Amino acid sequence: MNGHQVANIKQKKADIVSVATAANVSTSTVSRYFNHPELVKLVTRRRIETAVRKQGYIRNRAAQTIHGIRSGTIGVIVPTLDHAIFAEVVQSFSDTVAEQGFTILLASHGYDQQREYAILRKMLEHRVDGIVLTGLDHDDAVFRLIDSQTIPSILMWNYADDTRYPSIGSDNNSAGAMIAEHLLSQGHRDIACMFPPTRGNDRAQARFSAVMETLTDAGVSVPDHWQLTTVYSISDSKRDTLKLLNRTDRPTAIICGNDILATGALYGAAASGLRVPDDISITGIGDFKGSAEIEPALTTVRIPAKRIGSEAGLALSSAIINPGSVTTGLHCKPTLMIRSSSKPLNRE
Amino acid sequence: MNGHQVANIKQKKADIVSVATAANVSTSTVSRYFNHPELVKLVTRRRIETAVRKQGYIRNRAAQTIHGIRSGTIGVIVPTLDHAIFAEVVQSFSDTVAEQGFTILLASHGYDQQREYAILRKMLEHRVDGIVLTGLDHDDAVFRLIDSQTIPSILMWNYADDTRYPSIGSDNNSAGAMIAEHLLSQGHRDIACMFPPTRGNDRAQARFSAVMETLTDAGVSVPDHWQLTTVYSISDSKRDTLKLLNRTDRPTAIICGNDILATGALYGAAASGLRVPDDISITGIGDFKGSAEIEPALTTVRIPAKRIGSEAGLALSSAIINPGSVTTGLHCKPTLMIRSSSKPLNRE
DNA sequence: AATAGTTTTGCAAATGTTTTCATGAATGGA
DNA sequence: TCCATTCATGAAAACATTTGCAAAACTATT
Repeated sequence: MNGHQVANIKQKKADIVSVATAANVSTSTVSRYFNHPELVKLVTRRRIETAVRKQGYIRNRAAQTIHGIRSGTIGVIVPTLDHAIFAEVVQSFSDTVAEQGFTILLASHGYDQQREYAILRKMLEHRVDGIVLTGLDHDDAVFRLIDSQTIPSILMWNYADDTRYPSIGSDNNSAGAMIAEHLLSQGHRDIACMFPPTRGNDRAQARFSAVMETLTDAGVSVPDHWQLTTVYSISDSKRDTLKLLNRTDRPTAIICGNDILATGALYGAAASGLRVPDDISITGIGDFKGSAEIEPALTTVRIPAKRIGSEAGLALSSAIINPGSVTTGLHCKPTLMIRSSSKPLNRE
Repeated sequence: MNGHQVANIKQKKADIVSVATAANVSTSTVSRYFNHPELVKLVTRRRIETAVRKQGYIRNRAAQTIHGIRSGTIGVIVPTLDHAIFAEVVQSFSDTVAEQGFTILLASHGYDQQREYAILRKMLEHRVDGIVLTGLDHDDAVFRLIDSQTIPSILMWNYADDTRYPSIGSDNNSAGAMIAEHLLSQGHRDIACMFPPTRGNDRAQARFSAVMETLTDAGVSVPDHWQLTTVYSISDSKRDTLKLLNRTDRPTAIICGNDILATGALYGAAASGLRVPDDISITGIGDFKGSAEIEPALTTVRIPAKRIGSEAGLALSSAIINPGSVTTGLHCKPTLMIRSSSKPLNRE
């Protein structure tokens, strides 16, 4: 009867104690086996290894973490993963830090600053070793909360040199200015702008204001009805473009706040029977996958997402591993990609 | 001098003890304040609240976790985030489980089964409360490792009813069969196929074999030089399509393994001067963002990524919260989206 | 005012590890 | 063979919490 009972007993979860018992050593030795194997005699190592394998023991990082040992996690907070470009930057960040043994704790706030704060708190409860925020603008409470901790933190995606934490990314002002200058240099004066809502989106905000400023400085003004606010979506942008192009007064160029909008604009132009770039020039910002292959290939400003992600990963993981070191920001410069969707204006 | 020293002392990190001291209660009471506030008297609650705020105390989930309390994390392993479609499914999964208080621990293995195993181990070290794998096929060691734990696990993205863990997703066999049948029903017999490498990718594998089987059953055979293996990339697919279409023998339709390949194929056709669908029909699988808006709008099979992500999130979080319950798989059916990139063959 | 019941709190043990220090076991040199 | 090293291991304290149990502090009832 007792035997029966024993057989029924749920094999208790393996822990360091059960492994130690099985291997006939103390828990200290098992701990050392994992953390400083060179301090453990070979034959003992073998015994422990066997016990570990037999029991299927998996170390408990939570128990390590309460000793002040790093959790091995990095909190990454993005607005959304639904935009391919953020997914790309997260991917390369994740790959980079994974090489250093970190795993990422990922969450998105959907452009809601309240949620960002709540997510950050939760990540701190998990004792992440570092924090990555997307963009430069955040609720002051977010900054204060991070300040109150001792973990390194960086701002990824945008760059500016006067930021609260080191920023690694591209300067969206230059990106906006570049594309505006490009069209101006091609002789365009009748220019429409299509940008996503700028609220809670400092990237879009910076791009938009840089474009407008560049145009204004050149004496070009954009009438209100040529300033479109369109959510990040090919279909919305296609629709709005169609509406814009069906008016009697047509711009000779459309500056789009990102490549998704530009893609929709390209489709809209095609649908309304206009030829790009002969009848109208269209530009994007971002240089997303596919922008070089679309017909016509899109003129845009390349924001090097992969590079940003890996630089940020490198910077943050070394800040974690080497707490004394100073982490500095890094400007991953945007570059103008002139392709076939824009061309000099033919004055007749 | 003493005052000076005190001012210099690094304010020690707040923990439950320091909060308890400041609030003049025991640590038990502080713990209860967080976990069972209704058991704590109102005025005591107030005192604790003040102390917590003043010290900026943040609970340590690691310390909770070693008491067998859930970690509040779910491990999500995907092949890559670089494909918009995985990013989308992760996004909606994450949103769904976030509502239940879970945060996701995310990692990608880049279609490498060894890496998947290593990632899984790491996630178990973090004591995730549940595991999500992408696709049906995994190394047996992966399954055995999960089996040895007591946490729930699901397979996301694909569906089949004979899987080792509940699967939530679409049946890629039907998806492949659907699109092949569609083209057959339109009279196409000269059909080329362009698929990504199927190694380590059960989705692509299932789609491809279903397509081939459907065609063969209908008496249509695809010559070798019309079977293209092309990596997931618009530019590669555009290039390969161009090459294919420059031959003297041209198919009347191309079945692409996913919408990215199909997009590239569309561009390739445009670049080679062919009109879609008049000269050639092109189809995708996936119905990615933008596939409905591209010119011509892509005929494809819709795999409901958002729905898959949220159903999986729902299923897994309830399996975690309610450990007794049985989790069943769910087939999120693919649907044929007939748009403008395919049309019945004109026999002349 | 005494009693019984209820609510609130604290003590102490427990969780799964790491780490410091101390001890015992080998090893090498004389 | 003995002593001084060096190497390998263990005991126990520490980490930041939770929780079962018991004591204390209230309330309500008589």
